[in-house]
Amino acid sequence: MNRVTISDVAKAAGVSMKSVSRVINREPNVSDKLRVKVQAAIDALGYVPDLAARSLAGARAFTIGVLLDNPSPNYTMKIVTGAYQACRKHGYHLLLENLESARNDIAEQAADMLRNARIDGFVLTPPITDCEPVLAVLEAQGIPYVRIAPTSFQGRSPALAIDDCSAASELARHFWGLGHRRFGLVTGPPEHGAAGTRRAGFKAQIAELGGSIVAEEYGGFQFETGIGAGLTLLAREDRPSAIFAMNDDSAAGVMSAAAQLGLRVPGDVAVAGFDDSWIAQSVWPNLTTIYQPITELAFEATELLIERGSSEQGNGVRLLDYRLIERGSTVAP
Amino acid sequence: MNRVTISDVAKAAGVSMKSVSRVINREPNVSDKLRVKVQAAIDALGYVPDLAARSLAGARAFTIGVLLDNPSPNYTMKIVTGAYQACRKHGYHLLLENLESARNDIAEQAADMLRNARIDGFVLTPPITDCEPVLAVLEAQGIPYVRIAPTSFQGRSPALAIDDCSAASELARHFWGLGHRRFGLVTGPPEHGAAGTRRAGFKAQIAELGGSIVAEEYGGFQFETGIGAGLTLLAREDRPSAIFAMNDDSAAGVMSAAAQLGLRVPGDVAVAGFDDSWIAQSVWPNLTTIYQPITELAFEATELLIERGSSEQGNGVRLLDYRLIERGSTVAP
DNA sequence: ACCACCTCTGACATCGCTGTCAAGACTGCG
DNA sequence: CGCAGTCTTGACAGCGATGTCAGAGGTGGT
Repeated sequence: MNRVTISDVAKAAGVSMKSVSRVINREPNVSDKLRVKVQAAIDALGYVPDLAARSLAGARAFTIGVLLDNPSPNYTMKIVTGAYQACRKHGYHLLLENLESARNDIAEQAADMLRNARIDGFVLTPPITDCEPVLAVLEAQGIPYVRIAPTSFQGRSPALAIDDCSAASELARHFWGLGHRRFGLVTGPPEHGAAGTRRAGFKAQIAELGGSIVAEEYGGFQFETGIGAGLTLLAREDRPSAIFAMNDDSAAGVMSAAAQLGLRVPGDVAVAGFDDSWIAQSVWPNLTTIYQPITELAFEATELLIERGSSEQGNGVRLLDYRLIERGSTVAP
Repeated sequence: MNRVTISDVAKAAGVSMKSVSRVINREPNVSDKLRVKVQAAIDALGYVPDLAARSLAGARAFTIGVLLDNPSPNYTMKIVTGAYQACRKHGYHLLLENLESARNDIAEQAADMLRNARIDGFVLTPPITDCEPVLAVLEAQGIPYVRIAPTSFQGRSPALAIDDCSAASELARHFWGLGHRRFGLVTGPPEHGAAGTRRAGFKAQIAELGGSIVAEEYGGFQFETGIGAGLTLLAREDRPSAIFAMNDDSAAGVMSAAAQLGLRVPGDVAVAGFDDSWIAQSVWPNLTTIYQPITELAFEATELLIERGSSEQGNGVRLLDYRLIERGSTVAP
């Protein structure tokens, strides 16, 4: 292997290995002259530091872990993509780790995982993001973590999210503007905090406008359970003219239920979802929904972890923008 | 950090570091007595070798790369899951690498990627699996690779696949058994070799049985393009009674097209797809399709790479089992 | 009993980089 | 001009494993 090493660069630049190391790591107290000289040698030789050696020698592991426990390949893939891009950008490794937050031994799972690898920090995704035992284990080991879309233990770590509440409000106003007054709700899993926030935001806005929520049914974030919720809601005598499901999968289930009952979407019932996941454009008519920047959330979370220290920020929640996406599934009643 | 190191184990077992190393790596010429003694110490201390140190010191990098260029999150996620499991099992790192096989500089992309990391081997997924410049770059560097579902350059590397041809035949016989005689085909992207194999297998079987292919339309593996193909096929005067799309996404598009034309699936037209991807159960009626063990393909491919050498096998194609999944989208005409 | 030839084990250098520490080069001030 | 205090640089010892090579112990043939 003809790899270029740090000592090749040092020789080429006529400086010590350590100086090259300083330039690479942007350490303070390096003169401009030296920096320029070294950088030129690095560029000329096409030097790329060896991750294994860096992590062996130094304090950092150059690896970020992502804790996953989401059944939706869409969601997971977007998270992985974002985290991966951030790692790529900074020359880090990405480690995926699947935990099962529903099991009792979740703390043990987390501890096991830590035994196996050195990791600089973790990105926690829902529903692990709200899983206290995991937070406790990480804190006990002093490993930094960033959470995505947490709804519990605010301020316990840096976090990234969208404003689920006002997103749901905006969707409510969208329906209202079209002329809908009577609504059905398809709820998410109880442990999924953000789903509860969406529901509350929607209801609050509708109440403020003077509309009514005819009924709520459990949709469980899945297509199948969404069908069940849809069938129940749509069979009612006082059928709502519009249904808001807490994610796209269950919204697609509602649309399927409508088809089974011979009702047309959006003519007989308007439907909206949440996430703008892939399924939103794989049903007909395409689903009106809220776009969530999942990839960006993961990217930012990962970068926050990597650059931690360079700008010591607090444990606030950083909100990214969502966007209402109007598609064919919602029209005036 | 209280990590247990190899010398802790050596001390505990009363042997040299090197002996511990031998046991870990299953090197030959180690007495049973020593092996047992060392293994006991390893277990007692919960020792896990440090990947960074191993890869720095040794010839292996303990990292497997997966080359990806597939727009479907479903497919990609399943591949990643399988590869990840294999890496996990053997204590390897997994490196994801996105290439764009449609661009001209694909060889350069591949070369760039190799400059940045030491990697023991690559898993190539479609369509990169059939991308000659990439194969050439890997071979030039002497890096082993395993391909998933290749249709070109057979015998140039080990490969894993399912028998697309006979899977498509089976689907054809399924339709035939239900009483269908006149078929429409929704094709895949031209560069996707396996799609061509499916088509050929289906046509050959139908021809042998004496049925007719009314028409073929380009479906491009995507939902949107599937709608277009469906609209064209279903508007024909001699409308086929059954449609086979080369993947599930485009099949779902066909179903959507049927709905738009006021045709019912499966009453007016039966539809089948291929992959058993997530969308197959997210449409109504659920889609009849061929289950492909994508996760297993990736798992086996990765493991083949990791265990390479221990059993030097040739460049054959190893076939895994597919399975016809009958769901609601196909009934008798 | 001796030598050649295995099999098994250990000492030690080494992989590429960073942390530590000390020394050299400057600065400003009395 | 001298000295303390800062900024800048380099020498060197590790990080935790593996590769190499030499030596210890056993076996069989003569």
